[in-house]
Amino acid sequence: MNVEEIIKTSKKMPLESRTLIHITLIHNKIYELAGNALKPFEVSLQQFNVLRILRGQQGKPANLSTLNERMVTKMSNTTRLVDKLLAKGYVDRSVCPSNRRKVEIVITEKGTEALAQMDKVVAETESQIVQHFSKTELEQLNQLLDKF
Amino acid sequence: MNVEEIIKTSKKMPLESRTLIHITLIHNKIYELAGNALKPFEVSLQQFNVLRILRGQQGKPANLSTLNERMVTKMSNTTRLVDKLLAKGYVDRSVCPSNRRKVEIVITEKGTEALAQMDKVVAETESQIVQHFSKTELEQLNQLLDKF
DNA sequence: ATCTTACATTTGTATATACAAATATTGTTT
DNA sequence: AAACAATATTTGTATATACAAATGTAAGAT
Repeated sequence: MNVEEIIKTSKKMPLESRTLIHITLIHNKIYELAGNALKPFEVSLQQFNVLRILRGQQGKPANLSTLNERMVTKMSNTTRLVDKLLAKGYVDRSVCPSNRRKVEIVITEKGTEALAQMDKVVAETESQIVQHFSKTELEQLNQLLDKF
Repeated sequence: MNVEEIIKTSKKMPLESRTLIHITLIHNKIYELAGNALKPFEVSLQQFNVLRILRGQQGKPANLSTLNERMVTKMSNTTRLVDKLLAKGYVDRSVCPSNRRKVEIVITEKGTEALAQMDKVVAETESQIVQHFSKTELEQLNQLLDKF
């Protein structure tokens, strides 16, 4: 990925700015490719993320604040995101009996099956995105990213 | 930045996934901090970006497709983005005389002055974001990011 | 000159997101 | 127990973004 070519600039930019623009461009690429991969399932990357969190619960229900806490990109409206998953039959939602303020969200059988399919296409996309990296380079990269 | 802590997971994830989640988290951080820095000027990061492109034109007007081509995050609606800048008096827009399909957008005096102020706060934010990196590390990081 | 195609931008509309206020429930204080 | 504060979620509303269709203009073909 050639930053200067993508944003069509010939100017030499400060290393700090270049780094941050670089990150943004890569993020856009991830978002676009993963989004396309998920399109057949009619879920957004965020919704996919929530489904994975729910699976990680291993049957134990999650409430909205737990979901929000674990989401990669926190959004202000987890209620409506869950609404979408509910409409597709990928999750169930019920009021928590021990604390009626809370809701309990679990992934359904249908959701689990769909998620298994999604995992495949997303994993393929991920491999494709990092295809030019060796394992060592990926480790190096992760160490550097940890500094942010 | 500790990925696992942020998304509250104890599971060991594949290095590819971790890398991409990492990039997303950093992007969110950049977006949030830069957005906050720009809030007093009432412009979004995208609008700031367009102003910088216009300044880079050095008086030469830019049309919408040029702007879109050079934007870090391409968006489907550059017209309405320019509308916002126009409303703030940061840019002027006119029909291109030689080709009436095109529009000519230039940054105004007011826009130039505001942009100079924005540059300051954004540069500060950028430095803050990369504060834990040495110059060598930033160079290393950029080389690795180029592989995407 | 008219027709067709391509180009550049704008507009309409549906969906997504952000932020604040409202609602419902629980726990705590007096 | 009544009043108040804290918690968890939902709803309202404004703004942002994505995508497709519409508009206006220019260039080339018949």
